[in-house]
Amino acid sequence: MAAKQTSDVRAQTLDVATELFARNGYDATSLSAIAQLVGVRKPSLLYHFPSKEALRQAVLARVLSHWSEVLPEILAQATTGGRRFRALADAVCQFFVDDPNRARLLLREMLDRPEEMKLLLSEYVSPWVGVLQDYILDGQRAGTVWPDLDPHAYLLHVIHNMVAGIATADVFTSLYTSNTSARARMDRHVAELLRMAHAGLFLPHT
Amino acid sequence: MAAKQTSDVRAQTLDVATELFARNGYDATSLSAIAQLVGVRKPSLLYHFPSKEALRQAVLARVLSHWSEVLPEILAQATTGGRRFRALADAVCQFFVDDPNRARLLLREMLDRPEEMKLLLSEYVSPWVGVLQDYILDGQRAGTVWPDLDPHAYLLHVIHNMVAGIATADVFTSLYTSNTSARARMDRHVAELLRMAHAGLFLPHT
DNA sequence: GTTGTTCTCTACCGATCGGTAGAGTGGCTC
DNA sequence: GAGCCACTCTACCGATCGGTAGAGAACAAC
Repeated sequence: MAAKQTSDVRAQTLDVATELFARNGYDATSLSAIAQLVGVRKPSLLYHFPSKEALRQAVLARVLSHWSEVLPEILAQATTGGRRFRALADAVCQFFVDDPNRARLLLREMLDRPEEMKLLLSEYVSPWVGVLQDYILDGQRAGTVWPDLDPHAYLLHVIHNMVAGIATADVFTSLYTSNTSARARMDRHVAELLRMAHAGLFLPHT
Repeated sequence: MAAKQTSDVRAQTLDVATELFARNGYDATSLSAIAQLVGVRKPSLLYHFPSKEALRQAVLARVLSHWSEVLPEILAQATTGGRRFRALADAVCQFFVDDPNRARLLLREMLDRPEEMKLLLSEYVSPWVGVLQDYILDGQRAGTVWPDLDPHAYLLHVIHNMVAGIATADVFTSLYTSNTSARARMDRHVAELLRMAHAGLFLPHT
């Protein structure tokens, strides 16, 4: 059974662990359960990852690194003004809608290990929150943004709403009576999320 | 050691279990850990609650019943119009700020047991979402509410933002640089949450 | 005193957890 | 061939899990 690339098992383990950690939580997920879905025995997992804790960190690091790969592209291609806001917000939502397990994983980590996540957030989120904050302050001076808005708090809320809102979307969208498909519900959910973020930021055109 | 009322241990167990389930999660909380904080041995807990699962349901039921006690008072004392919205939103936030473990518990249940929470949400949340929905539709007809707003989706988002936003508040507010006390950060956080909810609903006065 | 109820305890159960020891297997290099 | 490396396996470890059995303490009724 030659390895297809560097290590097939290692990659599959990361995939399966991401799925199970996100869906059931870290503590409720056993290494045996992961191994079974990968198709190997438990010690084979522990050959690639020295411990369950190391696997957790690898899973988290992969999500965050993927995130910090995608983000610069989004920022670069976005133009200025209101279009920039919309393109940015759309792309962030898309990142989490593409795989809601990313959002669930991050949300779980915030609940399970808040101190660790404070550090990770200040590393991965704070830098470009600073940039966007200045952009909002410009908008307030120009009169296009609500003057009583708290820029830092607003940005953190919008980020949180995207992560947590998409992580728990299927629970809330199950209360929608009209839409039938899960896809349609999610689209409707995200559309209102984006509308709220927009209306909470910009003053209407007069 | 006579029981002060009906059962001191039972009440303390509910308190401690609520705290630990909210903070560390259900699976990461052992009955021994709960018993130790209560000051008894594990079998004493299992005398009052037939199983750990039964304890979980009792904890959840207490939070939800407290909620459905408080809500009617809030709705009754609220007046009409914009004031009603503000009083209602304030009171809901206050309920979760008073004890953020309530929010964390509910958020964890949404992640851990989504199917169960769909049923509980449709029982405890849907009824009065229906009432508020009509109120929003009136506002749209009167021209005081954004015409492109999705009433049902908006309400679910606002509720979600309050629960999840307060549950994870300490992680996000740690990124605030200016405020020093945890109380001041939380006040600032909730203030912006309420401002966003308001600006996302009402059209500005012209 | 006797009986019964309520509640807590010690001691223990089987199952499962994360993790380790060490043998085995296939392929590569020389 | 011999040796080495990468990887997976079976078998097992101690610890901890949720839960049970059953004895006993405290108290009330009689």
